[in-house]
Amino acid sequence: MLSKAERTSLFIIETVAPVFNKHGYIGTSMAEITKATGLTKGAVYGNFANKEQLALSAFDFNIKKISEEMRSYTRKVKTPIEKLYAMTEFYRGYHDYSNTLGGCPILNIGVDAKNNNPQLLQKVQQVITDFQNNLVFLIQKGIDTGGIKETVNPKKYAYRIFALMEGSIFMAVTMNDRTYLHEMMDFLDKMIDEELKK
Amino acid sequence: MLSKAERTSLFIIETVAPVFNKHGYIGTSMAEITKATGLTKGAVYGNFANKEQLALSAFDFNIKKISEEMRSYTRKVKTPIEKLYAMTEFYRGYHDYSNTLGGCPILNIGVDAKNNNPQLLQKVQQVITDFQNNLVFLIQKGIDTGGIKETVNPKKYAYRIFALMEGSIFMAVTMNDRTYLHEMMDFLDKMIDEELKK
DNA sequence: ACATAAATATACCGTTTGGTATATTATAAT
DNA sequence: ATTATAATATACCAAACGGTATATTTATGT
Repeated sequence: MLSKAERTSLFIIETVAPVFNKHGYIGTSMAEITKATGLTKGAVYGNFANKEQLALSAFDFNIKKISEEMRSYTRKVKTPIEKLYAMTEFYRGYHDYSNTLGGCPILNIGVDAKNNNPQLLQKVQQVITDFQNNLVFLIQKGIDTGGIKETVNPKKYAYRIFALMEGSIFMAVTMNDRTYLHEMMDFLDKMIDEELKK
Repeated sequence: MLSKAERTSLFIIETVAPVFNKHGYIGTSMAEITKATGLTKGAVYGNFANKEQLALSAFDFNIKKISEEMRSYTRKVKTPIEKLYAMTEFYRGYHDYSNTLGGCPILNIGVDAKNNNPQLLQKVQQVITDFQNNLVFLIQKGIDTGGIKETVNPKKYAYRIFALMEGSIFMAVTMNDRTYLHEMMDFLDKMIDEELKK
């Protein structure tokens, strides 16, 4: 069972995670945090050392949540090719999901942190690296098990797929138009079908 | 000839344009602005109504500068297909250019403004719309003049090209690795060659 | 029920925020 | 050179900032 403090910490993180994602590190004030949680500074600072730790935890929380959401798609299927399709399927529905969160954490915090917060930036870079490595691993596995062409360069396609996804999320969110997301996922599916699948 | 005030206004905009691009609207303080320009608040507020007008002008300035830079590439060639290649060539060198500016203004300000500044967001959306319309027009012209396949859907490819560019810029900037930019431009060139060119 | 400790609320700190009123200086016309 | 005006500097404002010390409340073990 969670202690009181642990429950409060979790509650604070859950509550402020979308706030930090929407308004960025500097743009999120402690006043906003206390207002959103209904708690006082005493409670917040009793559970977190400072605003930065809160932002780092909030980012971790958002990433964990999305990862789990995506895994709920990919684990339903077996082969690497199917898992790639499952990912594009996940991103087709991402617009609504992203609306409650205020955009993609990787994109938002990446841009927000780049010239302002080294610690947060490092976290974003690590998440991107991990995600890409997973993609590389998945594609390589597809090659090894015979579902994906041997001529495919896993790293290049991992780069490509990820940049394409982030680009379409940015467009969909900024223009508030999910068409971008859907068309790019169609495009990605076509790419998987024509260039990756054996 | 420019008046004193006009020269000062321009100097302020030039100076703060990269600052706003790097630190965002809320993240850029008036203190930072006076420090960067070496001017006082009196001078700044004598030339701009408030911080918001300054941010809007700074964004306009950055976009204008990039547009001119890109046009210096595209105007060297004649046909739409050549102009598309010229664009990917421009973006190959974008990493260095972007470093002094602190990233792509469309991406940075788009993310920064999305949940925080409606006026700035509108400007970003307008710039994206304009750029996409130009792309649609260019592709359509290519179809009409016979350089591009009739089966190509101009709007879909304009979407695709733009999302791809922004995605790769985000990755290159965030990961501080121009490989993303180069490989994605190679990919775009291949797409132009195989899917657009007649 | 009571004592102890853990968790939260309150009141406050110095600093920084965007913005303004006014004083001073530089420019330009006569 | 003098004057009017435009442009910039200075000094200041109330509000908001992140953070802290301490008081108060709530939970927990006995």
